[in-house]
Amino acid sequence: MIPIQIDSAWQGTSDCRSCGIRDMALFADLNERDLDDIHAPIDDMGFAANAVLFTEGQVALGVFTLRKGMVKLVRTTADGRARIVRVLRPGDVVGLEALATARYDTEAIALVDVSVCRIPLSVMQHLLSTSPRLHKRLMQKWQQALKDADDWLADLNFGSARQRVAALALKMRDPDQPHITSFFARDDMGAMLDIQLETVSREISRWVRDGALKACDKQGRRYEVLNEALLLQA
Amino acid sequence: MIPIQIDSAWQGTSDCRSCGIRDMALFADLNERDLDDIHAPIDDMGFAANAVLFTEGQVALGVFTLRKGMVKLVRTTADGRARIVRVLRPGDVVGLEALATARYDTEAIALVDVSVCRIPLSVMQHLLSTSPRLHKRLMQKWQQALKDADDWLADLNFGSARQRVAALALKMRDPDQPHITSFFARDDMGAMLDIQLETVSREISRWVRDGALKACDKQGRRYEVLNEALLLQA
DNA sequence: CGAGCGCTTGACCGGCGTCAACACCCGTGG
DNA sequence: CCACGGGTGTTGACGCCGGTCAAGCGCTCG
Repeated sequence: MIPIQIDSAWQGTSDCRSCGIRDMALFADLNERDLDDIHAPIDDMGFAANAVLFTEGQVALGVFTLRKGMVKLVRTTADGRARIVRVLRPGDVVGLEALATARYDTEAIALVDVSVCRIPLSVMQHLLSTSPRLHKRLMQKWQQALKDADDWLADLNFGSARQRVAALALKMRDPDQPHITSFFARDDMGAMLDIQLETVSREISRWVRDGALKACDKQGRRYEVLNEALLLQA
Repeated sequence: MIPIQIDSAWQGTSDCRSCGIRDMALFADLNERDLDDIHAPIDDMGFAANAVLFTEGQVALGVFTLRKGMVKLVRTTADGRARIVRVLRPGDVVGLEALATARYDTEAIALVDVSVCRIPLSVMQHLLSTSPRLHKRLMQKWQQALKDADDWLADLNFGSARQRVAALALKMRDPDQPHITSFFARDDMGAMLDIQLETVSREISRWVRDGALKACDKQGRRYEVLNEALLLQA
């Protein structure tokens, strides 16, 4: 789990007007005049699984809107242990904190192949000075990020290993297909739930045995939720 | 630990110009014209220990700037367990999320006697529409809150019980007197660290035995940090 | 001075970490 | 096409940390 290569690719320049997820993104409420006012290019980028978007403390060039895939935010403690503090999903902003400090507070790593658009800080600053609509939207993004952080702590890092795995299964369900849930490498899941990877594996097996989950693939990444109530009561 | 009475008191109307902690608060960067532009009264309020500032989901009237004391943010999970997601200290904004949604996302309870000033949402909204200085400051508050949330998860909810208690001792040091640290009721500390109150008690005793901490009072609320290095390496 | 609450300490046991072996998938190269 | 090897997931054995239950203590307040 040590990503060496930085595997990213520029894929073109975004036209926000035709963005498929604009209604859930930062620029949802911008009007034509606002969009005309964007001078620096907004790059469309792709990152392969395990690629590093940015590292903790790095000087920020911009913020990212996550279009597709999932990104983990990782903190490394003084004694070298890695902790996953949150997982971002499509519509979330990666590196929001850069707007306040021009530095990233956490490391961001792609969990699967992801596509993002990178919005330069200069564009954000210019738009923020002219568009109250963006202000409102940005405030919602801040609020959502803070709520996600608190939820993550309250839901996923509380109770027995069995409960934590159940909570993760419920949280990682596909918004479009609520019966399908995404899991990750077992050591990543351990870093999310603060339990060991062997325990993760054991508890997943137990939920499968108990008929609450069913594997969709052989790599252990996608599972079907068979009995939601069972996971909920835990 | 079930606070029944709501023990709060209106203590007058604040004059922000003479505020002792204004330089670390939300209104730090406002100028005279901005301050003149505040029409609704900003109330100075006190809450006794264990008083509830607001509950989860409650409709928000305003945000609070914490002037003195400490406030715990509590999430209650579906199965009724209470989890402390963060502790706010002087200079922090309590109920920031209300600016985006006009509702509070978590319950806020005074850990000790606290004094706050309550800023009505209408005042914030009006000032935000006129003062870019407040915008900047607000963004910093959002960023700090998010960083605090991530720190809380990464520092305090990771590793052995012994390490968690050590981390809490270090985090709760008085900014003015770094050798003095504040502890809380043992069940509150358990809800912060996700361990049982008996374990909290045991680990504190162990740190005292090992010469890293020393009790300052007989209630177990204030301790002196004798050996910081010992706590750090844990 | 007594009652009650919260902190501490002890005994016991279960869940989870640790170490290890094994199974399986997949990519590589013969 | 198959043999091989590494990486990852799973499962087992065992010991310890921390949860649970219970008793005792000390502080505070009536």
